Amino acid sequence: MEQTKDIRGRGANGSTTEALAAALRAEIAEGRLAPGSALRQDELAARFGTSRIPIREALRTLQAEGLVTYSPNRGATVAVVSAREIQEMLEVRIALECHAIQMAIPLTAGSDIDRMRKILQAYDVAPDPSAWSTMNWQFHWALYAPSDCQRLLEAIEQNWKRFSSAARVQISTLAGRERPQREHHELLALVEKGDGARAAALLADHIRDTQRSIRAKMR
Amino acid sequence: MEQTKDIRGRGANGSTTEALAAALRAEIAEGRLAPGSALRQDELAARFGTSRIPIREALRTLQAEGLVTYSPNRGATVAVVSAREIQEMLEVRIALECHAIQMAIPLTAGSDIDRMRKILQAYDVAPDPSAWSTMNWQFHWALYAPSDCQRLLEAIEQNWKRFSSAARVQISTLAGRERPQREHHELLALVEKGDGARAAALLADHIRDTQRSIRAKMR
DNA sequence: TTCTATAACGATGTATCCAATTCCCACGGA
DNA sequence: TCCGTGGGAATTGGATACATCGTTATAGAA
Repeated sequence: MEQTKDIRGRGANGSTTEALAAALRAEIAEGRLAPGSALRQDELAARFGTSRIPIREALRTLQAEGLVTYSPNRGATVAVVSAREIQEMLEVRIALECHAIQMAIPLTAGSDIDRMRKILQAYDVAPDPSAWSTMNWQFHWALYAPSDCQRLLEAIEQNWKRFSSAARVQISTLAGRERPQREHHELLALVEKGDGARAAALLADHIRDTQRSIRAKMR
Repeated sequence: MEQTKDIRGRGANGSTTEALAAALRAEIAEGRLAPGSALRQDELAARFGTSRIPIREALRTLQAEGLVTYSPNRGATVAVVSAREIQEMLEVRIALECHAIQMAIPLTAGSDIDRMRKILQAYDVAPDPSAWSTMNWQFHWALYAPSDCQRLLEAIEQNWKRFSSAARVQISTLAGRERPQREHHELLALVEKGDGARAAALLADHIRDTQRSIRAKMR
């Protein structure tokens, strides 16, 4: 394994530990580090040009975030997420995001609506499931961001990050573009009308669609 | 600062890092480490009789859990939680726990109900706000545990742990025993009836009571 | 008094060790 | 052939010593 690059390249980085955590997070999200693969301290240290200490701190951070699993005396591996756990994470999404959208709606300004509309337009011309997946997250985030409830937004983001980007793309592929996009437009209409209750109900349905697609595919 | 004890005392401990994280978590929760106080690596290492390596890993773990704040080149301090943030955490509680109780109710068995009833009886004879606070958590946990949705339960637990036990006791003192306990009995009745929607609504109200008490006290 | 140079402190990271555990494989016996 | 078993290599987990660099506090100069 070659040394990819010095992790401390950029100027006023944070600590090496945090840069490493970010780099590993990205590699895991993008699937360059496959679920279940071992994360060897020496190898990572050599690859990033650091000692093992910041590596170990970064791995502990990722462990607390649920991206990495530790086994005693065997070290860290990229977390394996079962289909069951994905269903459960979608359940957490329903809980958090339906609440967030209801908090957000009374605080949503015209400029927020504009941003959402632009994202949906970009969605329409996005070429492939990977791009859909990105747009999807941007749109959902735009829905919740006005809620002005930082802790809730953090929880949503953290839960979101526990999906690997591979899983997200797979889900986007599974769901296609038409139906999610139609529901997105309906959501936007309800947001404009200020109908939080209906928006939450539709959003729950929207996420349950995903749950159903996954359950269906499991056979 | 004296060396409290060797952290590795117990037999088949996990790693030192995990034992340290647990010890620090407890000290922070119980307020023995005050919010805002500095967590010096050398001091902790001396106190627990370890080197700084596992200390640093434990601190990173706690950072990811939100119990500890890092500032660049200044190290870790016990996280300071503002009243505003407590309100937000209660908002997260509403989101997660109202969903959990609705998932749990169809799966709640007679034995689960028995357990809840016993906790409420213990609640009735609990002497002081600190004990109420413990009973309160036990009861709420018993409500959600049947949901059989591990990720959701983890999220609830993690959010719960971010309240310091001092804050919890203060909240219990503020709220008294009568009203929460009355609502607990009502909740239990709704659970027995299997009325998830009403239970969720009541639970939301129950938590909003807490939000109101805090807001009232802030003046 | 106010500003500045400097010393002390502590965080951050490196390099080296060492013990304990796990994994792997070759060997020998049934 | 198949199954234990006993090394030995590979790795983790942890300790120690050391270098560097911000930050902060202190003391001295203007």
